[in-house]
Amino acid sequence: MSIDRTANLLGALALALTDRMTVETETCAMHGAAAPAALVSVGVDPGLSVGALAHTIGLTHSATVRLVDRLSGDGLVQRRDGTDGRSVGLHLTRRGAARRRAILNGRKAVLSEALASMPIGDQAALVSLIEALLGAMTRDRRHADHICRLCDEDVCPQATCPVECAARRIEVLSS
Amino acid sequence: MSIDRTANLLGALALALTDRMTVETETCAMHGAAAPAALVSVGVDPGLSVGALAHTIGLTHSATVRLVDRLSGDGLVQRRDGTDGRSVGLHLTRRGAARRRAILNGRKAVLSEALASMPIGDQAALVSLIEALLGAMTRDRRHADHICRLCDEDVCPQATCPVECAARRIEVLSS
DNA sequence: AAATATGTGTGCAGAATACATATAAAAAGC
DNA sequence: GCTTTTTATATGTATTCTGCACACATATTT
Repeated sequence: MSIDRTANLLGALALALTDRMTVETETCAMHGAAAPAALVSVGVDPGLSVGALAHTIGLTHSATVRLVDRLSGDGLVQRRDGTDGRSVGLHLTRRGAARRRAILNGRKAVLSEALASMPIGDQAALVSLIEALLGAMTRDRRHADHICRLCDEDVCPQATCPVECAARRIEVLSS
Repeated sequence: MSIDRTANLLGALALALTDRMTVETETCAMHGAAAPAALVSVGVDPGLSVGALAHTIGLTHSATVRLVDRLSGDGLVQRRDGTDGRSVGLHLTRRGAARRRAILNGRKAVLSEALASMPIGDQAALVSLIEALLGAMTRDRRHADHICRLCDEDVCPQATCPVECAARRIEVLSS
């Protein structure tokens, strides 16, 4: 019952789940580990700039430019005019949106499979515990966007997202 | 209370935790994402062969050879004679063992920090749920070794490890 | 109008990995 | 006992992805 063992098991679970999500999403999007996150994030927030995308997916600006080049070359993402004369607005093409859905569905399948054997009551208990952990982990808005870079907002609305709520709480406190 | 939202939150938590573990362990070991897992795994099972290591860390054989070259160049790992005339036995040097400890402690710190705000009673409940998930996810022995590639066996003994137990159960069933 | 800051794209280099292949040792077949 | 096949490791080559340093264009500030 030591906290060290709890921590270790939590780490093992996180690693095992992330492994399978990574395989699933990466093979679907091609072009590396950040590509699925880019497609998901642009889908959530169309018109996103390259710089903002770089922050949420956790890459350098230049690396993000190259990634957008590749995704654009595949006909998944389009560069349009942004809010500025200098900034670019990123948008998903029809194919990009379909690819995004495939990524999210693959991720959902992996996670649902892991949960499938768990009784409903336990799942409810698990949700509460996860919400507490996620809320406590969230540092600021940028971090929140980064954590949720692969989230499916259709099934997990912002209004009830523990990460989003924590980010808002922090924003209010620091203003 | 939908299972989809549960799955999504579980995925977000796994990703957020893995992000931080990765930063911690990767900066400590250098030489890429698989390096920390290699140091930890060789430490748990001294004399491990290159091929076996490749499986548990999830790299190609050739990539593992190159990784061992780098770790050996840093004076962290030694190639000695293996059980065979052809196979190599991998061992940690003194510095390698210290590095391994640092990796495990960094990982533990990240995970403990996430858990710190959670009441003890909730932590106990969480452990049970995690154990169930890990047990259900484990496919076979190889998969078990892969899942536990970053685990600290000092704080999470094999006898009670849900992944190890599941692997044993499966081995018995298929024999 | 000039200086600074912000946003994007490019030349170049490096790290890490995979694929195909080579070499050595053990095991199996005849 | 010798050949064939399998197992284990290592290397040559190429690719992919990423970061750093820099260049350019557009806003913003002074």
